[in-house]
Order: sequence, then C-alpha cells, then structure tokens
Amino acid sequence: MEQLILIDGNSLLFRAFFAMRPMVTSKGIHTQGVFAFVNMLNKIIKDYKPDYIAVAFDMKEKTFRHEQYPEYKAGRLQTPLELLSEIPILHDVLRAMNIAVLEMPRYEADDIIGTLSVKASAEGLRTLVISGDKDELQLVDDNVNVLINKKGMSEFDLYDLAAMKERYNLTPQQFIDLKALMGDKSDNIPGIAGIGEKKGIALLEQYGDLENVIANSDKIPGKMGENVRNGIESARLSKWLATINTDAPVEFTWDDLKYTAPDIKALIEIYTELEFNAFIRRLQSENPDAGPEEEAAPAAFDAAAEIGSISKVSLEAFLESVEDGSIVITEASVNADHIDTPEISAIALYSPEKNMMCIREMTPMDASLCIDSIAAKSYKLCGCGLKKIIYTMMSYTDTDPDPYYDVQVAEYLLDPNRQKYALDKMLLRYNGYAVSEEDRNIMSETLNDESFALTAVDLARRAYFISKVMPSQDAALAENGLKDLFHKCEMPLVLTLAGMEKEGIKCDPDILRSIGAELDEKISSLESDIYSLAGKEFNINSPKQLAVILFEDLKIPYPKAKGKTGGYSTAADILEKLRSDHRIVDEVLEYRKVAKLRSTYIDGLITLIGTDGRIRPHFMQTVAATGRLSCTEPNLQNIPIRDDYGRLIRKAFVTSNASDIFTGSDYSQIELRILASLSGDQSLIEDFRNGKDIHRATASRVFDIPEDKVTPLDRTRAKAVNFGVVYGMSGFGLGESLNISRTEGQRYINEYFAKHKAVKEYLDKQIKTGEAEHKVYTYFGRVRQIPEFTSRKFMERELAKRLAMNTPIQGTAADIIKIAMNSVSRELRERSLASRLILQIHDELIVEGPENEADTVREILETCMKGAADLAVELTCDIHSGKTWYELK
DNA sequence: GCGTTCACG
DNA sequence: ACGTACGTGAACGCC
Repeated sequence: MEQLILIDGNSLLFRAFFAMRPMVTSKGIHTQGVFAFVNMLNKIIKDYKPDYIAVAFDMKEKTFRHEQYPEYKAGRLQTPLELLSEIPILHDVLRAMNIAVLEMPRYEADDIIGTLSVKASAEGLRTLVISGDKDELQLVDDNVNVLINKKGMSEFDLYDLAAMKERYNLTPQQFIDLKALMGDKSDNIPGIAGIGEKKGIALLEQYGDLENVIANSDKIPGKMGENVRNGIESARLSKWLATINTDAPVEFTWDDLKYTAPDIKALIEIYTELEFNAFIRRLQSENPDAGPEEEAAPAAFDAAAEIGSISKVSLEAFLESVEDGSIVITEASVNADHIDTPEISAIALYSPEKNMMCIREMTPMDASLCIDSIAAKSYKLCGCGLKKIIYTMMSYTDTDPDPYYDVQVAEYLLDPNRQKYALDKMLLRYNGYAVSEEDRNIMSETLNDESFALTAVDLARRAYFISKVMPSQDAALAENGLKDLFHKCEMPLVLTLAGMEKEGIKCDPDILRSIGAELDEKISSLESDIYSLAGKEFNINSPKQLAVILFEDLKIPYPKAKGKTGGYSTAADILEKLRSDHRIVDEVLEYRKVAKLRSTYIDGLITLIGTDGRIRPHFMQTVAATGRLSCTEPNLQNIPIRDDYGRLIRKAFVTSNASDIFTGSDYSQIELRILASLSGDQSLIEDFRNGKDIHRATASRVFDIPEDKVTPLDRTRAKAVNFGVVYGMSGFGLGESLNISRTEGQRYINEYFAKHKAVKEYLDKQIKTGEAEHKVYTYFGRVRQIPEFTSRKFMERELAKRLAMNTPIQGTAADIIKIAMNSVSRELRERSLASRLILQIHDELIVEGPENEADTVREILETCMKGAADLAVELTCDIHSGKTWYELK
C-alpha cells in the first residue's frame, strides 16, 4: 500500500514556534519555527518513507465558515508577527524540498486535508495526517491515521480507529458531534453551555449522535437537560462549523504530491540564508555528489582549521602579550568539589582578541606561582561553569579573579527553566554548529571531578568553543534586556559564591553524633510501640506498607478521595487529621520526624564534613527557575529550625575559632514588601511604613475587626492568606492549609481582594503578561518563560497563572538578596575585614568573623541589605549574633 | 529512575 | 471538567 502524508502546516508551525526559544539570524530573520518544523519533517520522512506528501496551509482571508458565522475564530490571541513572518519562509523551504504546498481561498488547511484524505482512502492509499490539534481526528478511518503533536516537537500520539475508541470511546463521526456539544473555545465555536468533554462523551455514549441527543433531550434530567434543550440551535451550528469539508474544490493530481528528492542546491541556498548550518552539513554528508564542497555554503565555522590557526604560546609569552583587563577564556582541570585545596593539573587561556592560546600543565609545585601571575593580570575571565575555576584560583592566590562572562550563567538568564546548560546546545543554537562525536565529552556545563583527567588539548578546545558561543549569546542577552542583571549581579555573584564555598562552615561531628545517639533511642522505642499497636512488624518507612497497616489492618477511615493512582497517601497533613482515630498515628508522625533527622541531618551531614572539619556546600546559580540560589551536598538551606528539637542540629555548626562569631541578618517580610511596592497597594504600603505587624493588620482589614481585637487565630488565618497571595492561591489551597472548607477559603480570598484592589490588579496584570508573552519579569528584568500557558491541559494553564503571579515576587526577592550578597562581600573585602559571607538562606545572610568585627559586620549587613533596592516600601532586617548557628535567633 | 515524604524559605 | 498554593534537595522504597 502506498503511503500519503498530509500535514497541517499552520498548526504545526505554531507548535514548532513555541516549542523553541527564539532564533534570529544575523540579519534579523526569525527562524525557530521553521527550524523545528524542518527537524520534525525530516524525522517523519525518515520514519514513514512517504510515497506522496503535501503540507496544507490556511490563508489569511475569511473562509466559507465566516460567511455563515462571522464570529468564527473571533477573539483569538494575536499571532506574534515573528511567527507570521516564518510562514512564507517555510513555503520556500518546502518548495525546495519538492514537497507540495497547498492552500485555497475560503478553505482551511483542515478542509484540504480532509478532501485529499477521503479521495486517498477511496483509492486505496494509506494516509497519515499530522497536526498540532485534535480537529483532524474526525478524518480517521481504516486507511487514515492521525498523528497529533503532544509537546515539544518530538512527542506525538498516533490515532487510529482503535486508539480513538480507547481514548474517547468515540467514532470519528461522533467526534464531530462531541465538538458540536462541547464547542471549542479557541475557534469560538459555541457548543452547548455547561457541556464539556466528559458530559459530551457521556451523552454520545448513551444516544449515539447529536440528532439523537436532541431527539431525546426531553429525557435528559436536570440542569443538563435544560441546557441541551436551550442549545439545540447552537449545537447544530457548531456541528456545521466543526465539520471538515471533505469535498473542497482542490485541484491536484497525485503526481503533484509525489515525494521526490529535494532540490539540494536550492535548499542549501535557503538554509544558508537562514543560517541552518547543521542542516547544511547533514545535507552535504547525505548527498556527497550534490556538488563540490567549496560551492556549498560555509559551515558556521571550521573548528579544526580555526584551532589550528591559534598561536600556541608559553604562559610567560601569553602574560606578556595579552594586556591587563583583556577578555580571556579560561578552562582548567581541577578537582574542586567540596575540597579545601583543590589540585590543578592544567589550565588553558585563550585570548580571542589576539587569537593566542596558552596551555599550561601544572605540578603542585608551580601551580601557586602560575595562578598568582595569572591573577595579577586582572583579566576578564570567561568560561562555562566559571565558579569552580574561580574557586580553585582563590585557593592559590590572594588576588581576586574577575569573573566576566560565564556562558552557563548567561544561558540560564535567557531560559531559566532548563535542566542543563551544556555547551553543545549553545553551539547549535548560536553558531549552527553540530558538535562532532569526539568533542562530546567536553561539552558538559561544568567540568566535574571525573574530567580532572581531561587533557590540556581538551581544555583548549573547550575554551575555543566557549569563545564561539559568546558573541551571539551576548547579543541575545542584550535583546532580552538582561545585560545589566548579568554583568552587575550574576557575574559578580560567581566570585561571591566561590568565596562562600571556599570558606564553608565548621561542623562538629561529635555534637551530631550525640544527638544521633539520642535519636536512636527514640527510634527504637517508637518502633516497638508502633509494631505492637500494629500487631506486627513492617517497614514504617514504606508509605505503601504503612498505608496497608493504617487503612486496612487497623481500618482507620481514609479522610480523602484516593488519588489518581488509586493509592492512599500517608503524608503528614493526612495523618494529622487521623490523630484522634488511633494512637498509632501520633507515633508514626513522631517516628517520621525522628527518622528524617537521623538519616538526613545526622548521618547525611557527618559524611560531608571534610578532613579540615568544614562543610563546603555547592551554591547552585543555574537551577531555580525563579532566580533563587539552590544549595547541595549538603543543602544548608533546609537545616531544621521550625521544630524545637530539630533545631538542635544547628548547635553542631560552630565558629572556626573561639574568637569568632556568626552574624545573621534576615529580611523581614521581603516578599510582602515587594508585593506592596510592585502593586502600589496603599493599605499595605501604609502598614509597612507604620511598622505594623503585617499579618495582624491584614486580619484587621480582611475580617473587619479592630487591630487590638485580632485574636491569634485571626492572625494565623491572615498569615495564611498573605502566603496564599504570594503563591497565587486558590480557595481549595487556602482551605487545605487552614483546615477549613474550600468555600470558606474562597470567602477569605474574595474579602482580601476586595480590601486590596491594587494587589488584585497587579496579579491580574502578571497573568495578562504571561498569557500574551508566555513569560514574566522581575523588578530587575529577570525573565522566566512559562510555556504552561500554551498547554491544552486546564491544570497546567492554571499552574501557569500561579507561576505568573509568584515568579515576579519570589524572583525579585532573589534579585535583591543577590545584589546584597555582592555588596556585603565586596564591602568586607574592601575594608580588609577578616569576616566572610558564608551562607545564604533565601532571605538571610550569615557572616562569620572575629568578634571584634561584629559591630562593623552588623552595620555592613544592614546597610547593604537595606540598600539593595529602592522600593516604595523600605526593606528592613533582623540581625542576630551567636557562637553557633543555633544561637542566631 | 520515579514517586513519596519532609526539611527549609 | 480537572485537581489544586510558589521554589528547592535528600532519603527512602520500589520497579
């Protein structure tokens, strides 16, 4: 059987466009949609080997559907101009590929595809329709399958008759009726009010088709029956709108659609214009006789030739010719993870300006001298994962290195949602350069301890590749307004963080061990209590086993509907509700607490204490999508504090010397102050200016009671509401956290917004921005993309809204404390103090240093933290000092 | 390798 | 009509 492929060009280009981050050629042509589309197309052709293929497009003009129903597709978000501009480019690419492009006035791509698929089916061709939305599912039959793009550009669902039955329990014909019943918001098809997918499918399962639903509408009970009877006209219109025309006057012959080899020359010409260099290379390697190499477009760059042309010089010569303050790419082989004095075995320095490189192998003997002389040049250091190199340099010299440009950090600023910021992706994105297999091993975002074994040549290649990424990535930073944040905040922070990691914090294992011994006693006593209450032994740490004991053996009633997996949850908030049902519940909760302390905070911490008695965590700068830092091995940002007993762990964190002291300073209500400032809400601003207890003041306003009559319960509730506002709360979420009903929670929310109109407006504005741009911004211009806005899933779109509300607030707080960290760190250095910043816990900084500097340190912390931002509401902090971390309260 | 739980802001 | 407050990391069980 011959294979035909029909592609809905508009809908797939739309998906492709939003699946990618922006790509712009040096001449300003937007290309990301075409890029992703072509990628997908190549894969489809390879997988399905079509005999015939065509891509259908909608035209700009109104269609026959508009003639009958002018509101058709009204109210759609405007398609970005960048996307529209890619349509003609895609047409050109397809023509060069010898793939038929079909479009017809007054008809949509759907109708062309429908018409062709029906003809093909009748003539015994096997057809695959590919689209980004489900409208085409009505075309499925024995010979026609539909492939629907799920997400990204690589995930597709294949629908045949069986899959449609399994997924919707509907025939393709019924699928039209379903749309007639439920409507389609994006096409402005009305359907019947109150009927969505679930109810629609149920009706069709009972009555078979729309006309039979209408005929039996008298028998449908309740509100739904009424809705159906009122919606008959609307449903019939919707059905007409939703029905793909399979008899459109398309003029074509199968010969027009025959898939033949692409016009390599024309394609290379277009790819050159689009700067799709990786595609060009692939095309050339797949078509070696397509013409002599030199006629083809040049690749992005020729790594071998360019690296060959770099002059390799000695360290002395390099330092001699490359001036102070020049840009230098630096890569080094080090084993710096959590180690007080890392070893350095080789370093590569590359000056793009002079096209000069130095690769220096090092012995422990001469490392110090080399690093010292490099640091003396005050080069603007560039790299990928620079923090580690800076950290290492700081171990060998007292001169502070100057981190200037880190491609990993830059990439994170451009797209903070990514899991990884590896070099190969950047080379492809910014240079159209596909990394060869042999260079794969030097593409990781940070050279890890295993790559300590990297050769000097590897380092040199890495340095060279980094230099290739920098210019166009830097242009992307500029385009996105991120230059200031990058150069004034994130890059200086690399030095600040390296300094913090170098310092680390002293941790006394004996103190941990003695707490551990106490915990062990509690654990075994709780264990035997639980076993005897349960009547048998089991693994209390296994939620699955525990659930069986609680809800089956002991028959404790489960308080909540079971989750989607059908399983029971034994999480603390569920168990909390069961405390009065059985004594075992309290014991389990206590056991969990104690076991957590033992495994995570006693055993976990002890193994991470270095040979010098210090713990050196990694502060991660490119992990949290909001702009916050994160902390690993260990995470010192979640050491217990809320629980009095867990808090004792903090006694193990002690000062380095008897004469030292910790000083900690935390912002007071920073997120609510940011909310007040950004929204301009007068009542909140006044509260803060008058130094009021914000939760009490909120309670007074929201519950309409005088401030001196606010009870502790009122305050607790208002506090939860305040948290909720920052998180983009729902009635359900607030109810859950306060153990009140959803409607009660919703009442609080309504009341809060009635009393804080500016806050409501501000949050709505963030959602608007998110919906329009699929990204939101902090006060300092940090951006976070929110692709969830484009999701077809309701839940994900709701999440998108909450992210749009929360990210600017959490992110602005993150910006502010990063600014403060840099100025605290700089100030300590410039005043030649021995005190050092050692920890950041999101809204709190901890400095360690000699007691006699403590007063100065307090003043520096206060000045720098308050001065980090100039908002409508001033920032304040609480400062404490103590000999252990525990005492900072 | 993933889901659950729980520690923090 | 769906499941439900934001952001993290670590330990554990279980496949």
